[in-house]
Amino acid sequence: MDLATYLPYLVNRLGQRFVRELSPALTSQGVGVQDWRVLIVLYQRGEQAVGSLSKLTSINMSTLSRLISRMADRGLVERRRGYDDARSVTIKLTETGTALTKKILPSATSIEDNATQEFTEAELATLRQLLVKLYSGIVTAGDVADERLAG
Amino acid sequence: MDLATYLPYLVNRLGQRFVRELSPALTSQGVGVQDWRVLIVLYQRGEQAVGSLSKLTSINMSTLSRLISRMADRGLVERRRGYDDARSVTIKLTETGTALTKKILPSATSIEDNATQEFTEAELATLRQLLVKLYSGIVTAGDVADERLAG
DNA sequence: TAAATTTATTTGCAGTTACAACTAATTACA
DNA sequence: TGTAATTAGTTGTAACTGCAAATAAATTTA
Repeated sequence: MDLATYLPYLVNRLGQRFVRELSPALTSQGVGVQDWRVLIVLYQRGEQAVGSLSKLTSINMSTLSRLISRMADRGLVERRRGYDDARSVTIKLTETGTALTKKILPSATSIEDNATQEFTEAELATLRQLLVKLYSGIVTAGDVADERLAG
Repeated sequence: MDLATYLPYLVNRLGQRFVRELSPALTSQGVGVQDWRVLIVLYQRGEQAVGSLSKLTSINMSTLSRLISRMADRGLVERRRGYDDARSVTIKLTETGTALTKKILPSATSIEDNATQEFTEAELATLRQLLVKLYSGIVTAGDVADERLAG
């Protein structure tokens, strides 16, 4: 095994780089990386139960639960008990949360744009496709089903 | 911007998946993910100054400093003051640390192998190449120089 | 060459995180 | 129907994390 070709290494160091690149823009808005993950997922996918949000953001449920409390205190999201199944709790962006997400979005976009300046469209498409394929190669049977539902 | 094609999202969720896959093997050896990163980097690249180790592992210096203390207490690594430059501290695997790394290595390898079962050699090579290219696309000028030195 | 600056690492502290245990609601089943 | 098992989320707790300030060594500068 060689670090230089070990995929978990290559992937995780890249992920960290992205995080560090975006951090200043987030910090200036008083937002952490995890908050941002919640914001962008809710913004793109609409309201979600906590469990589904946990899968979509890769944030641990207990961590997420407290994260949501902090975000709700700041008025960025709203908690609502699921009305068809009262065990679940639906999380939804408030207007404030939506506005904040829109404000941060350009920074997030520009990071990807800057990083991929040297990439052709074909390379980008290939990379994305392989990342998705690899991700689903690791997903266990149960998770796959869950994600189809969360769609 | 669409989550399904947003590279930081695709990359980070994949990284998280890898981490979660490996965690059980690490936990069974009383090792955390960050410890593992330190172990594997030292194992593959040999002894490193704390700063260089921080870059290679993507672990924050202050976090790393304490991480090293814990690992040193457990006898996995050794701290030595740099003899050419006494500001730096060189970290080195002990025999115990090397043995532990070797013990975990097969689990780490098998995760990559399992995840890439559906991949052709060409796809793997492409993916690795693009990940490296993207990583260096984000690296700032200073970091590049540092990594050349460390590499 | 002593003081100021820069570089490398460590610690104070306040906040975040994850595991496991807990509460609450739903479903299974006897 | 009432009790056990399952599912969804939250909280207790102990450990980990990162920023900023502190320490320590080397280098620059006056």
